[in-house]
Amino acid sequence: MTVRTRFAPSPTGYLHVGGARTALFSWLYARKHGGQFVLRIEDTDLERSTPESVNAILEGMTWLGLDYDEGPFYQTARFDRYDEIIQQLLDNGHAYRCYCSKERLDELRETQMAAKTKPRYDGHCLKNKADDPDAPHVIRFRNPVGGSVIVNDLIRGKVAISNDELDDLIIRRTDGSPTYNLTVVVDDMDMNITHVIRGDDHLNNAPRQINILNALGAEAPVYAHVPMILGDDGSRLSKRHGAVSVMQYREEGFLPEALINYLVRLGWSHGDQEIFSIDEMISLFDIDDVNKAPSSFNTEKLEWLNQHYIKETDPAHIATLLRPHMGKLGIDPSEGPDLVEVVKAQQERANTLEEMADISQFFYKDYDEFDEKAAKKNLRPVAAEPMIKIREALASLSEWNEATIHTAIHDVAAALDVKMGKVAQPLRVAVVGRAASPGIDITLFLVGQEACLRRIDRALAYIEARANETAAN
RNA sequence: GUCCCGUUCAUCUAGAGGCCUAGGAUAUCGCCCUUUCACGGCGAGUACAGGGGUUCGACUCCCCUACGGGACGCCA
Repeated sequence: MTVRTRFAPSPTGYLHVGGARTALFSWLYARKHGGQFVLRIEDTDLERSTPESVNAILEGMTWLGLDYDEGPFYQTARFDRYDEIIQQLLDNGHAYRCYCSKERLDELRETQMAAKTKPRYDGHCLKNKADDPDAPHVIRFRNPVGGSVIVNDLIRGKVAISNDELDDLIIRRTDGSPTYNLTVVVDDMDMNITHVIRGDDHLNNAPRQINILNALGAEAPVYAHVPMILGDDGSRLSKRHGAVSVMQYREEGFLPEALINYLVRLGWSHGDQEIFSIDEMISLFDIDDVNKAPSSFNTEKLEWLNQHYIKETDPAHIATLLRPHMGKLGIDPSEGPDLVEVVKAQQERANTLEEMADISQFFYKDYDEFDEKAAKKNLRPVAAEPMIKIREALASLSEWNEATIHTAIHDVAAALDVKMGKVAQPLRVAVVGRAASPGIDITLFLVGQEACLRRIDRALAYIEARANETAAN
């Protein structure tokens, strides 16, 4: 039997990191076993499902490289099939009509909560038939009484739940639409899903689903409930923890390789290995190695991985990805040095593409103003003389390249009998406006001779103004 | 409240009864490299939730407690 897994999100929002990891695990499992990965959109909640959300989910999966072999299948397109199954359950006594009002159910729930018991439907309509069978009603699955259901979970092991804990759940609403627990069972059955890998929050649903499957005479798939992802403070992951949407990570300048690598290591590990290529994940991943405990999302480790992949990736490719981030800052990289060269210079200095764009702005436009601390420290009157000398040296260069620039700076330092730092650091601040940049030679080279001289003049004016100010006091 | 699940450094994790003086990674701090920032190298501190058993021996097995998470919907 070939392995068939699925990812079945409900389109009520964006693809978030928790869903993405579940999808990744399902995808890896299918790929590892040479099986199929199916995408199914669970859109039976007509109120909350939106086409925008469907697009967001598809976009997120595409970006992460989680390709599916079948689908997307939409549950809203399968209502006839669900009706058929519901009728079948009705016919063989595994389901019944329920005419209880919402008010009655709410009241029942409250009473039971007050009595400190688990809220459950009391089976009222099972015993009392309505006068008019066509009056508005829902359809309930008739859950077995007594005994217990064993969920043989690949991650949790054997989980037993007593049938007395389960009540007769609604499988069709008053408006005729089927509910989740019914559709998921029918779909997994029809789509021949062999392994249901999903979030831990569904563990409680498994026994009810197994009961429905039994009533249908179908075999249950193998279940694997993966633990949830929590925020960095250990509480349920939410927007207040920062980015939760997969696409937001792209906007913030993360590479899909980094996010995938981060996600695969959350709740799963293979010895001490931290870096995994997709092929390695496929060959090494195993459900048996997935942890039972929930894990906290840690952005700092994600950033480390992102930097790792930025360093490892071909600069030309990084440049392509960086371009839109430059654009967001109002910079057109075609009006300046080759972006690929800029990437090479910055590759080891940025955790994200967004950050790389930020620290690369000065290659393309003059800085707005000096970084205060850097200017205060480096653009002092004592820096004036070396700065004037270096300006002369740079201005006289007829060949503008890293080697000639290097020699020029070196010679000035030697002539003044000072360390390189005394010359290079004020020069850096003069040219880039702040204290940090790539190597001084490559920086000057990429900024260009004309812009360098212009900015040095600006720094000299700054130093002079400051000297006058000091003298005046 | 009831039921289900979980608990190793701040965080992700290794650990399948003696290999554990509990290993790796991120983060933090220090040193080295260095014209800055990074990268890289080296090093430091930091954990088996608590209590009972079982055993010659428990991070590993069992029980209880505490804490955390999930479910209890005409949501999925």
